[in-house]
Amino acid sequence: MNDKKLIVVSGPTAVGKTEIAIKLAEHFQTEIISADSRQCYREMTIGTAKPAPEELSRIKHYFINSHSITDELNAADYERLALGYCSEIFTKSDFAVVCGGTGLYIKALCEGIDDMPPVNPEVEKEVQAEFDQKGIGWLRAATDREDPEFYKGAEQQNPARLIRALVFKRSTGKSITTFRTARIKPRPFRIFKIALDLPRPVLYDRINQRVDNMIGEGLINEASSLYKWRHLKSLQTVGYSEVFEYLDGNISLEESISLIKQHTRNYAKRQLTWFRKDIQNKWFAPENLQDIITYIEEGTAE
RNA sequence: GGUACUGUGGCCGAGUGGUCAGGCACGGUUCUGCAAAAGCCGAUACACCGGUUCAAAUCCGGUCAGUACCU
Repeated sequence: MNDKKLIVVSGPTAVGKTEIAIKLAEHFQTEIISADSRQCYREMTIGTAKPAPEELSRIKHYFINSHSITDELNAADYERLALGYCSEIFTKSDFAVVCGGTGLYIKALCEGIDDMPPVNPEVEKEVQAEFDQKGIGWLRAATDREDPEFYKGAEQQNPARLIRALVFKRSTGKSITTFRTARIKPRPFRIFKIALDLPRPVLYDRINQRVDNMIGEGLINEASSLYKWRHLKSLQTVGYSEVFEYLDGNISLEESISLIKQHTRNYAKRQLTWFRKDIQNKWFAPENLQDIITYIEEGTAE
């Protein structure tokens, strides 16, 4: 049953994942599933550093340009979608390549995410509004009162987590902790996790350079055209938020560009923290394509 | 040359005798429905030399540097 293999290529932004994934897909004669929470939006292109049109035509990519910025997606949705893409690819090939920097999505695909009942959108709106008005103190007290079991072990300073738990409790009447089994779901394929890294100064140079390229390619225009959608979750994205700030006149163009670089570097650092934690990752420098292929072929030979 | 003001960690910036400033950067980190999100933790200061004092970033003297004005 383990004759199917999923090759997962992860790593920080701008490290060179796209190119490696394409070469691996060509070598193993298969297709690519993106694991990037932003490249799936067809309205955002320059700022998300999507594969070039030429690359997209060379190898079929799933979860790229597949959604609109108005679509709400989460890790559970991604798990379902990605598993579907896998099944489709595995009808044609023994290999599939996953490529992306969204750690949670990769985890959802490889290990699964606990099934949970949906929450009530009205409750969600209500809690968010009350938090906006009354602040973290209220949120902590309310969560502690209504779901003490969760609150005990929670990140008590993190509004996002507390809101989620409180909304869940109010919507379902049950504590979110009762659904959190963290059970790893079996997958009908073997997984090879490849993580790419570069020396930090080199990576940061690449990031800075890529941001300059994005500006040259028209990021300001692209973001401007999306200005009216700025409130959407999908546009809370490095490279867009900063341009919106510029368009609002809060910062200069130069400040906006240097903030994009800075925030992208911050993001890359968080990605590295996430991927380092996953001990299944086998690390490579992006120039060592042949080592990666050898690693996979030796792993599949058994 | 003279007078005045200023000199705080990578940057900004509070503090004028004895409790942690703070923010950003930077580094580390957390992570099951917004994840390019959100949160947590951390090192590095008080221009230099000397003095006063139990105690100096803080007061005094000098040196250096910068800024403004004057000649």
